[in-house]
Parts: sequence; C-alpha cells; structure tokens
Amino acid sequence: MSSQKMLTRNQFLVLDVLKEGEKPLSAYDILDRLRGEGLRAPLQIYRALSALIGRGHAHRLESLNAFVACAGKECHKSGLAAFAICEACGQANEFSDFVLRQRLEGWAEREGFRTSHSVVEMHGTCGACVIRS
Amino acid sequence: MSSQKMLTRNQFLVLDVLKEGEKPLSAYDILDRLRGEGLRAPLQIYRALSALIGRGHAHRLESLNAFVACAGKECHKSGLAAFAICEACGQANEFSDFVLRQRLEGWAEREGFRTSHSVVEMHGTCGACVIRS
DNA sequence: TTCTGTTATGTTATTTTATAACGGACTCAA
DNA sequence: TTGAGTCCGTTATAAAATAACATAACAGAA
Repeated sequence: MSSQKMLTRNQFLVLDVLKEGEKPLSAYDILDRLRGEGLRAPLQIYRALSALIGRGHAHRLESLNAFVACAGKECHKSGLAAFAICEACGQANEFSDFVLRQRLEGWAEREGFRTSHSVVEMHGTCGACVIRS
Repeated sequence: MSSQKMLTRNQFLVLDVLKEGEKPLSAYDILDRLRGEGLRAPLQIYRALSALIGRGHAHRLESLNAFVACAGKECHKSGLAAFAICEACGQANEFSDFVLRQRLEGWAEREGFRTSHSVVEMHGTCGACVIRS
C-alpha cells in the first residue's frame, strides 16, 4: 500500500506548520513561520500547498484565502469537507455531513452538472465565543 | 415602502454591468467596462459592490474572487444562495435549496454556532458543457 | 554506466485582488 | 449655518497568487 507516497521536505514543513496552527493560515503566514528553515519565496509555499491539498492532507478556505490541515477522517469518504468559521476567534471547524453532500449531488444530477469540488463555508460566531460575549 | 432606497450612480452602473455580464466578473473586469463612464479606481467598484451585496442585489463568489448580480427571487427568503460554477464556460448558476439551508442551520444549532453568512459553491462542468464535450 | 524523462527545487519579477488614508462635495435636519 | 452623515474621487500600498526561467535529484531504460 504505497499510495502513502512520501512527502517532500517542503510539503512536510508546510503541513507541520498547518497542524501546529490553531487557526487557518495564509500562504504568507506559513512562509513567515518557515523562514528559519530556509524557505524564502511564496511559490515554495503554494507548491507545497497544492500537493498537500491534492492528496487530501490540507484544505483551502476560499472565503479566507487561507489553509488548514485536514481534520476529518472521513473527508475522503464523504467527499465533502464543510467548515464553520468563527469571525471572533478565527478558528475553523471542519465537519462533514452526508445529507448535505447528498443534497448537493442531487441538485447536480438533476441539472446534469458534473461536480469536481464543492465549497461549503459558514461564517459566524462559534459556541465558545457566543458564551464569552 | 421606501426600503427601496435609491441606488447611487456608481452602484447602478456596476449592477448594470453585472446584469449584462454572462459570467461572474472580477472587480477589475467591472472597472474596465466602466472606464467609459468615468470610473477610474478599484475602490469605486469595491464600494459599489459592498453596497449592492449588502442590499442583496449582488453576490460575491468566494472561490472565484468575482461577482454576479443576484438571480434568485427567494435568496432573501431562503437566506442562502448556492452556486454551481462551470469550469468550462465560466457561467455560474445560482440556486437555493431549503433543505440545504436547514441542514446547515441544524448543524449550527447543535454546535451553538451563530451563522452570519454561508458560502456554498460547487465547481464542475455544467450540463451544456458536458454534452458539448 | 550513461542517457533521459520526471519531479521537485529555487529565484526574480509581475499580475491580480483588495484596502488604507486623505480630503472634498452634497444633503438634511437641528 | 453648522454639523453629522453619506457618497465621491485620488494616490498609494498591502495582500494574494502566478509566470517564466534555470537548476538539482533521481528513477528507470538503453
């Protein structure tokens, strides 16, 4: 089972930063945290991110222009990762919902739309921050 | 009923361009089409867009960094506008789905998440383009 | 081994998208 | 008539992403 292909050094470094980060990070945030490791150019980050996303190790949050490590175990199975993004604390909560996915696929099927990728991102205030306020 | 507040000249121009456009347009696309009307700066476009979006006349497509005129009559009622974006022809199809909305709200409620805005954008190939290929 | 195609790398420059910071003009009500 | 609010326009800049190019590392075929 070696579809477990090795990550390259840059990919490993970027993924590690994403895992450490409590919040979604922009490519430039990531770069700043990796200057110590010798990375200098945005492109190095973007390339690593593309590879990571391609393999399902990371996600891009379109509404934030930011990136997170994949948290869902079933985001491959379900094929759809959804996020709840807190505008107060900045954290993004990944979840996956079968009915949601079904509903989108149902619409697509009726319309003859062939889906390659779906983006579901809710913005608002997370439970913890609601209480805090 | 004067919540039908007047659009300003810039807002009107931008909305008009969006309505004419067959596809989502970037702010700079819009700007280019309005140079003839005397608009020169990106900010003029972004300001108009903010106002239009605020009033529900337009939507921002997060995964495209682009904008469209609102096509849905019920996107206020349903509170959620979803899009199917064709990567072949570039067109974006707005739709709204009550179950979808309910499902997201259900999740939010269980988690104590207070939603302010949701993004639902499917990418893929539209029916017409699937046939054509 | 040596050649060759593929993949990853690094660097510079540039493009694309979005906002900050400022001041002026106009309306409307006090 | 003045002062708050809103819209306007301009310049400059920040933030996000990619183009274009050259090099290195390596696996497998000849």
